[in-house]
Amino acid sequence: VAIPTQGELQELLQANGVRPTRQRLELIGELAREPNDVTAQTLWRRLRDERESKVGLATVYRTLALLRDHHVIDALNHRGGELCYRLCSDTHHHHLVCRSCHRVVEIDGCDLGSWIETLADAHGFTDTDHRLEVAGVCAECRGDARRSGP
Amino acid sequence: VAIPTQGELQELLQANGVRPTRQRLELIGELAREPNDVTAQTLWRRLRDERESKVGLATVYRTLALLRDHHVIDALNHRGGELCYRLCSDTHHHHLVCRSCHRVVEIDGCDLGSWIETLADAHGFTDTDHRLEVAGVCAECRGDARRSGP
DNA sequence: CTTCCTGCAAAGCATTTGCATCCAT
DNA sequence: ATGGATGCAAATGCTTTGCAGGAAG
Repeated sequence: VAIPTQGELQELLQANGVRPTRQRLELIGELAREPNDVTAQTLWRRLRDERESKVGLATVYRTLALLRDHHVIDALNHRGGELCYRLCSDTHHHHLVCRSCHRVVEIDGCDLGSWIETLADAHGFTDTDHRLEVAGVCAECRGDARRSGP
Repeated sequence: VAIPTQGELQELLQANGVRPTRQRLELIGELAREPNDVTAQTLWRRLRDERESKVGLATVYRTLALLRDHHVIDALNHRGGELCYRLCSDTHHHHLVCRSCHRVVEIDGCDLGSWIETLADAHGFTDTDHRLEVAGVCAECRGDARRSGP
């Protein structure tokens, strides 16, 4: 849960061939501060309201798309019609998302590869790629009534 | 791959407490004719252009949402920002989708339940629900060059 | 310098909604 | 008859784009 320093973020961008501008650093810095996933709109509002950043909404969209293409961030699709973004570890993994507060837990150690490969093969599919999304309600959102009550 | 008769479709709607209007029957009939998944827009265009139906676009959206809520059809999310709909079997299953032509193969026999349950439990999540989407390229879209050449 | 980036406002798209009218029961 | 369904058009909300000015290498 270590939040990267400004310098580390700058290196991250440069390592991926992305020019480290002021706006991009602000944006990825805000993403790094968020353990869960955020929409472009929310991120923009946060930058303006909480960080006094003057970044434009269009830039937020452009930057998120750019970082996604460079595999620096992940785009999740668990809301309909609104993408969520998240700074992710670079190994293959899935997500456990709370339906209520959108808290995200990373699920590592995915075993599906070989099963899917076999399956795809049986139907003539190649170049497969899979995505598992698990939704649920986290303890906090459930109110945890069975332990402490409201 | 048996296409249901008009009568069967009508029963399907009534069995789910959905009033069988002309528009709804036309719509679900068109869905039944499509082995893969379709967007609301495509479905509407098809109804107008190929079936000379006078159904309104809003009605298509309203009907698809209604049928989805009644679990008569499934909504897939594999494009970003545009939902795809499909008449589905009523047991739990997943989909193998071709990235190029959107052909869909149903994957039955999902074993993930217990693994996910354990995992969710470990993180305090309940009421879980999961969705696996496998994307790939089908034999036909690959051109099948290694067998018959173009 | 030259190329790429940003801001703003306008445009684009899929989807939803308000409301008068129409149809199934 | 009567409540739900439909059609049309206007409204929403997220995302993209055009273009003139600005910053990075």
